[in-house]
Amino acid sequence: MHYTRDNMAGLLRSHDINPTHQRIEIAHALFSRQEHLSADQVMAVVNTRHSETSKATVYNTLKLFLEKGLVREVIVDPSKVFFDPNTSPHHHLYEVDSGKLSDIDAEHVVISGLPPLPAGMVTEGIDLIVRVRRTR
Amino acid sequence: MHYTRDNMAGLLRSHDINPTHQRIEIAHALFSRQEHLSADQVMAVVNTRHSETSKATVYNTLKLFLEKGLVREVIVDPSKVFFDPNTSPHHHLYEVDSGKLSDIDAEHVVISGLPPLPAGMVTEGIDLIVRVRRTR
DNA sequence: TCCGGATATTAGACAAAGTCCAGATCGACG
DNA sequence: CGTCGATCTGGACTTTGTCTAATATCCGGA
Repeated sequence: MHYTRDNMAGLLRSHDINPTHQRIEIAHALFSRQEHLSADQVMAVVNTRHSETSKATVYNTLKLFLEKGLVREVIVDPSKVFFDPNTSPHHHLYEVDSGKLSDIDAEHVVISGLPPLPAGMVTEGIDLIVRVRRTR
Repeated sequence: MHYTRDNMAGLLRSHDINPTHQRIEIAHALFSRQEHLSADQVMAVVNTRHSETSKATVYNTLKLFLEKGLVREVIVDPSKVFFDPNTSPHHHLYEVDSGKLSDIDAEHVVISGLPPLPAGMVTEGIDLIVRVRRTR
């Protein structure tokens, strides 16, 4: 299945998002290259094509995608947030020097022995980040 | 064992850090209250006492502590980094709404099934963050 | 087709966290 | 006391992200 702009419209609709031009472009940027992009990378990608999209719209749209569960937020670098088009359960591998971020399928990963949560709390998510460095 | 300013000097020396007034104050701020503080919280704490310490020094010092392995960095909130005086192996529990951050002892937590690392890579650390929310 | 309202987009001002630099200050040692 | 390297400092600057008020677009009904 290819991530054409047309298919993006359907994807957006299925997530209860009104598919506008800008939203389609932004979704396309994220999904066509299955990669983790930061907000300004998204902006750069979107604006290489003809129509310009404003910074405000990029931020608004990414936040909207987040709320609607279309993308996930990955916080590994204090200086910028990455957006992850893969919403299936998975973890992350972060190469500290290069800043490269990749997925670790959660299927075979087991996390056990976590203490019970404080009363009245529910888990919103578990982020597991493996930070690696090149041997020198 | 109490975290007096005098003891801080020894702690710094044992980590190969020249113990200056400012560094002692900053270490004391972090260690005397075993808590996660952000850079500006550190600055606020340090500057309630007489001598003022500049923003640049706070940032420089925290970075130095980090390099020397005196503190850990915890990245849970995209808007600010927390510094953690607890360097023993542990994970974190983050209350999304309140921003409260607490430790989870790593002793009983087992993470298994992680795939092998890419060649030429070594693990620098594994960050496990449990994000929780108050039930409503 | 034209209108009106709701929704979306925009430029640019603003805020907050963090970095950088050149000059001032400190403190150890001779 | 004077020197020198290490440290500290104010303040300008950068970057990421937010906010706002004005404009543009879309869509259903007359």
